[in-house]
Amino acid sequence: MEDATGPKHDGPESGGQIDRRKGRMATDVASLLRERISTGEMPPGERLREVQLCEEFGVSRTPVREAFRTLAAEGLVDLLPNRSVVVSKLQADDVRHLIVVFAEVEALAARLACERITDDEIKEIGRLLNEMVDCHGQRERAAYLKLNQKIHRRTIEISGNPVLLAVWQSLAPQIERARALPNLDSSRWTDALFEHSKMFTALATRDGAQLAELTRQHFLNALPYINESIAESA
Amino acid sequence: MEDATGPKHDGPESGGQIDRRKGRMATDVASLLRERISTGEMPPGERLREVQLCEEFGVSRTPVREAFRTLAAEGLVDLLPNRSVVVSKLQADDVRHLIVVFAEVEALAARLACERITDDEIKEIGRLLNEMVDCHGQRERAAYLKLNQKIHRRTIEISGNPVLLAVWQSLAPQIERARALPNLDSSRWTDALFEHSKMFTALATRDGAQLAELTRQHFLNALPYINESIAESA
DNA sequence: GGCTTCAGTCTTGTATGCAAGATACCTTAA
DNA sequence: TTAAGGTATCTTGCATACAAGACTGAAGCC
Repeated sequence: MEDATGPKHDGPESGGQIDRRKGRMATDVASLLRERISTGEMPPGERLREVQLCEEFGVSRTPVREAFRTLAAEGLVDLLPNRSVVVSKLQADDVRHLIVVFAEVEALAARLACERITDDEIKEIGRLLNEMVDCHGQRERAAYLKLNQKIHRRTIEISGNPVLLAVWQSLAPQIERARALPNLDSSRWTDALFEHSKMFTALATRDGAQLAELTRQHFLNALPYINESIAESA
Repeated sequence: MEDATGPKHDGPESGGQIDRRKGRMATDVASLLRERISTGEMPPGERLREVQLCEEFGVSRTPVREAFRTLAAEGLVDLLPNRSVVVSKLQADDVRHLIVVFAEVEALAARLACERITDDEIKEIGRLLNEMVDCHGQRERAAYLKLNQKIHRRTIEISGNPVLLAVWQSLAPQIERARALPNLDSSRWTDALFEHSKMFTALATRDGAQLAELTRQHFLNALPYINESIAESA
């Protein structure tokens, strides 16, 4: 569209951070698309046309198509046979269902992490939490969210269960998508931070049952905000 | 290898139930491979060579490669860049981790299902359970396992949470793979059946908390048998 | 004997051709 | 004006050609 004289591929275009080494292109394309979908840059319902993405990334259709399969298995896009691939819809119900499951996944991770966490790791999480508090003070929401995700990811990693990590990784992008909805997170920002504080106390004292319950509630508390948020985005 | 004069494709070979309509081949190939991996017909570590599968299924490499991506996202195979795709290993630790997560997923489903199950659905599950008891009496293990999975699947469906269903579907093939290990299930057969009886009682009385706990234990009880079973298969 | 090197072969990764299904648009008739 | 139908165009799905990385094995060297 931007250039009708389509050069097939002449190197990475502006913004196309594709590693053109053999064997990584499909994976890289999947990562880039995953990122765009997670952040909401590609909103639910958007059609993904193969050739358009090919030209943008400077690759052929094959790696793009393979990336689609990966994303489809992750639930980020729907493959409509013989029709376009579209970013999967994020209905209010879906998000609610997602959060219920995610809360349980995180609760399990929290419980397991309490059994295994080292003193050093407790310090590490503590540092991250402090940074997060600072971000809140300076209203740096993007940085806050990055730290927030990092804390949760580290907790899963510390739990030492690779299956749990895999499940978490498959759901996390969807949660990020939901977070990109207006006001879902921001109206809960301060409360969420206090909850994190309490959670850290439970973690530092290795109180698994308590941490699991706090974690579960941390996510379930977001539920009431969902309807409002989805409605606004529509 | 078996036939150097490679005919590209001349219709579905013996056992190749590929629907050759446009738009379904990759999906069908994925289903067939998933089945083979789940049943243990393709054991962990087996290398999947593209051309070999192409010839067997009578399709080109493209749909096979796309199926690989799907299976990789499901964790059934590992994509080794520039090397073969291999059926992912099923280590003792992996199975243990898998069961811990699966138990929680099923427990959540059980709790949610209790809130929503109708009287008719209770009758339906009851019928399935009775059939299962009959299978046990006649030592028909394969039929028993099919019914067993059906009961669990119906429970997830009744829970009414599509995200939970998606997670369950991504883990279930791995559980089936573990079940294919020698003696993992058979030595627990009778006990497992009694546990199912108790679980049904909780379900029929819609006692969510009780059913969740029974379900969790039902899976965790298998843990002690894992080591032994994995050792035997190695 | 064991290790390294290098050529040949094998297997995978990417690009592209071609056909089938889907979409859009234009014509035509009521 | 609207609805129906048909055609042109677009987009996807599959097959296949070609290239790059990985493997194999034999020869040469220590």
